[in-house]
Amino acid sequence: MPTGSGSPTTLREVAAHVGVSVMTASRALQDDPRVSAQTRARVHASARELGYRRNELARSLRLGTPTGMLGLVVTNLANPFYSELALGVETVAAARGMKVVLSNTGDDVDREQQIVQDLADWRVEGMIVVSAARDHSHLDPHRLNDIPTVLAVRPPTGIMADCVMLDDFGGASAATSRLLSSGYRRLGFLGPPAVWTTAERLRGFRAVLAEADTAVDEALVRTGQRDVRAAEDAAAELLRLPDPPTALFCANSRNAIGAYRAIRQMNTSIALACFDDFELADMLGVPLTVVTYDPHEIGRQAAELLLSRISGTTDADLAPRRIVLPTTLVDYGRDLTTAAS
Amino acid sequence: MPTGSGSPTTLREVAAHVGVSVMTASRALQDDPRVSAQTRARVHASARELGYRRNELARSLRLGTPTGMLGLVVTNLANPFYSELALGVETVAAARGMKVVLSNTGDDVDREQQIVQDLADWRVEGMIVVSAARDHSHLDPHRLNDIPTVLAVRPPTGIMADCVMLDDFGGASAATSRLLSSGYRRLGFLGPPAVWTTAERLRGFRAVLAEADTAVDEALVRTGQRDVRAAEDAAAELLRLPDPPTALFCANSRNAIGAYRAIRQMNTSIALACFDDFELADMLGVPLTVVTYDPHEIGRQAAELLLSRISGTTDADLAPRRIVLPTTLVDYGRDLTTAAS
DNA sequence: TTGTAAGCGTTATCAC
DNA sequence: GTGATAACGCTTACAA
Repeated sequence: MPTGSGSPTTLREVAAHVGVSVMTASRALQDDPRVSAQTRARVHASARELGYRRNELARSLRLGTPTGMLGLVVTNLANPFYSELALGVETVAAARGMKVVLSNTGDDVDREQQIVQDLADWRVEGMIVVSAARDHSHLDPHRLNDIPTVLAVRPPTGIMADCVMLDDFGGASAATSRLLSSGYRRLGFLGPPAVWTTAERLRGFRAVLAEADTAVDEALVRTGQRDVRAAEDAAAELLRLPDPPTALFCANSRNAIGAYRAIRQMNTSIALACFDDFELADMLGVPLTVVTYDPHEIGRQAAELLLSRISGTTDADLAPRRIVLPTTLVDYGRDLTTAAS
Repeated sequence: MPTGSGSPTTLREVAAHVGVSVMTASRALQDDPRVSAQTRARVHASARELGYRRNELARSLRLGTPTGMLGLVVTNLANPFYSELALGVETVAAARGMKVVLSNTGDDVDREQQIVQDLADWRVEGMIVVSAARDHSHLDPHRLNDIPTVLAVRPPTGIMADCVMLDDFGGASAATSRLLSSGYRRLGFLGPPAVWTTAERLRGFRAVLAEADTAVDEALVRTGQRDVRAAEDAAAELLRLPDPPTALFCANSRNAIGAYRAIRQMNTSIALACFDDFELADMLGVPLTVVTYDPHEIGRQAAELLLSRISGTTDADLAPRRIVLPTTLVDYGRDLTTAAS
């Protein structure tokens, strides 16, 4: 019987229980052919009886084998984007028999720094990080006992590291172009705080307008909305302007949903384009163009890059690789069964 | 300088570099007052220079201290319900300086069994499991070197264990009652495969109808729809019946969204009630009653239960605790700006 | 076929 | 103040 609440059974205890040396017990449990079928059976029996489970930590220490753990650090797991990314990582890891240690930073840079050090100290084999920091030198393997890191979503600054990101600029450009080609000229922009991702999407927005010789009215550019509520308020403000926008580009789904709510609330109708697909986007009853992509794939690719560094398939000095995943433009157009206003 | 790609720097190397014994180096890095300020400084300097990071695995082995890791096993992280639950767990764990090892089973019982054993072998201190299995004896601490487990969402069978769940029966009952009191009599039921959660919700549905002497037409009960697409198809079938339902109770949000799509697609209008709140639920333009709750809280409470078992605050023999979290009924009613059909 | 010694990286203990 | 020794739980190498 297991102790019931004491410390886990050790190999020594199993050996003692059978009346055999620790080494024999060890060999028996590995089904080493050198130990007699008899003792092997008896050891196995005792192990089961005592509820023995080999301590993989001790084993890996002795063998010098790695822990089989990958660190995954994201900013906000409640965001489906990151949970899908996490699932992508977990899927690849599990397929190789590896485990994922998950941490959420809440965009807190200090927490991020502490987390990655902690992960390194516990000897994860590598890390995938969606960093909240502007500078990434704290992720330098040289400071983290040579543990490789892959950055996801936002590219590395101040270090050389592999990364997987989206074509933020291209996606935003395409969506903005679509608005222009649909005849809209007075365009607004809504987005979360302008860290990398939003900054790139805004850059794409501006670039297209600049090329079309269409002025960007800075009064119609609002960033900083982290949730639907804030986005709704910001959108409502824009719509109440004397000269309101005729279309809005929203840098993520929360801002798009907020904008939609404002539109419906004010019983008006303008066109929307946004990054991120979302549930029911095709049934909103307003013209909507969406930039879609596969968040799962970001996680998968990041995990693959990381594993190739870890397993030594990839030369450690190989130049950093950067994977930019494509986006797709989808027009949901105007839903037929609903006619707003 | 760190090796660059070799094995991590060890304490022995730091000691050698300073020309001091390993023990002194160890003490210096712990800021043990017994070592002279001089050597302490030199050790710290060398450690930094060599990129040394203490191996917490080895340390915990020597000290007999636990790993500070919690296992979290869910069925499908892509479901926002589980990712919020995961965030709740992570939040509580992080507050205590603990890490979370995350695994996804995809509802595969064999995988689940393998995962929990693996976690136990790597000495997580405890586990929170959303089990896909009907019997949970593989989660018995006696078989997992005394590692405590808390079940989430679905209650334990075949073992004694703490658990945190939703009031599935109560929530479903309340929603069904609301449909009845709104005058609907011919009610249909849509849901995912009838494992515990759906089974309870269906039970609540039936119970209310039985009490109201309203017959359940079994032809209007469809379970097994895992995604929106399947739900939409099932709903469409019901709506095409000669005597279609006048209202539907959907056991989760995916089935509700599918039902909504079918309704819109067929340009009809019936009432909906469902478990799970979801984005834009208040703007659908059909009468909708929703059973809401806080998935984050499930994770938090489960983590708290687990930690109380781990830290020994709780007697190991204490009877299993069962926390049932309440649900709330929300009426989104009929949206004003849209008039379907 | 089985046992003994040594060591993975770290630290408590006792000696110097 | 500092260092040798042993030990955490396990396994490789060598001896019996």
